[in-house]
Amino acid sequence: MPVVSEDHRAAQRARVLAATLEVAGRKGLSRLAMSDIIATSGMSAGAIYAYFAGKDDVVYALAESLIGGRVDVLREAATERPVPPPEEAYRRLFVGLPEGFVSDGVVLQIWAEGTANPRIRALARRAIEDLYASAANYLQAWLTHERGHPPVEALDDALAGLRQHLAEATAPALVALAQGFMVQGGLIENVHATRLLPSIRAIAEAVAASARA
Amino acid sequence: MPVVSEDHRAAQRARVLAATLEVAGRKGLSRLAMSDIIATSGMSAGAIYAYFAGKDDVVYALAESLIGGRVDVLREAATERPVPPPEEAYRRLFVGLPEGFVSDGVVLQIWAEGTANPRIRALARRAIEDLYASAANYLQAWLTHERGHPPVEALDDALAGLRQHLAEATAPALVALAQGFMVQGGLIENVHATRLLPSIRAIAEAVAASARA
DNA sequence: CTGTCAAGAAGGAACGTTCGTTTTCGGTAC
DNA sequence: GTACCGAAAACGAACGTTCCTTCTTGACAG
Repeated sequence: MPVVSEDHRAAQRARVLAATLEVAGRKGLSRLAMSDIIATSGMSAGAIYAYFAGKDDVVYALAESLIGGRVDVLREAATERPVPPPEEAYRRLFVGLPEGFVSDGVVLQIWAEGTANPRIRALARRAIEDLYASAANYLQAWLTHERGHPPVEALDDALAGLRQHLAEATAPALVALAQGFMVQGGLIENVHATRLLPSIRAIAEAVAASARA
Repeated sequence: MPVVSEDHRAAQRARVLAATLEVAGRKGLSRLAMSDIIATSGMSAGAIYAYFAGKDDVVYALAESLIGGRVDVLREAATERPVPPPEEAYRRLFVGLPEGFVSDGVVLQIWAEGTANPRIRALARRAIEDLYASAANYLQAWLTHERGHPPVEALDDALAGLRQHLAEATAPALVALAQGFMVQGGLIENVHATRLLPSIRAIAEAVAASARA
């Protein structure tokens, strides 16, 4: 039967989403019109409605494709030995990102959409909480393997618990730095994530110091 | 002639803006309709168009009233002796804010609008750069008066220059933390700025340490 | 009576979506 | 090889709704 059809469907959906991203970056999500997507994708209205239930569905799919997905970067960093330093882990969050990901501000616009759109809000919520967890996970690994003063680990459960607690308490700040960078990057030209790296390191070192105390 | 008229005009504009804020928090800026503003404000279409050029003008005025304005908090903190510690200064940024300012995410939505709307973008840009400057100004004051190891100041211009350079380099991170907090607060319930305070302190202390070195 | 302001119906453009029609293309009969 | 068929896909004009804005009408103060 339709052997190509499944690939075809995915390809067509991707085509629509690429066009939507392009328009959203140029005109903004609030002024995004179906006619823009139709014109930019080169597809017809009918064709698009064959692959998406409607405009909301397109926007939701775009949000899904853009939000999250960077969690694995931190998870992977946590498993490396030696554990890469915080500024390196943070740097990796932003390398390999598509052109215009930050500066077009589409993710920023999706966050904003999430404040009033329950479906997208749930999506963003989950993404942020995943980021919390993976940032805490990374930070705990770094504390344990690179800043663990008692070199014997895994014996002292209380110490591990303390590290976990500290890491979890600090994760929102690390995530906030990344989000704030995206806010600034979406509104000001020539904002570079590297300006934030010393602060990332500072936060991590302070946590390490209080873990030792 | 118009003795009341000037006050009246300001009051009517404020009434429209209050209604706009209320609707934007509930439905989102992208779904904000003129009919909502009309219904919520209790004014008629004709009345509103007497005080605003159009919907864009209303949104711009709302953005103007919400964005910025917190800069003086940091400027004032920089003039106090002793200079309040960073976490205190940061805390002040968020106390006294109107109910729902963060959790409704209206400011987040305005930032998003700014990515594609040149007028609002310029507004947001200016606000962020003001925040940079006032954060750097505060941080420099704190470094000088609370963390200045050579107690004689004002003599060593090179040291003052170094402090200024460090403060300016760090300001975007401090601002990013505040912005990231607003992103999280707009999307997740029960996010408190207090969770970020230790990180604020950590960043400031690290800067102080490198100023000493 | 005159000037100011508000009301709210109506205009008119823009938008999302639907649906009847056309095109494309792989398989099948001749 | 050619002609035909049927299903899947795409097209794009048209529809009904929503929305911003304008304009006529009426009320009230000076």
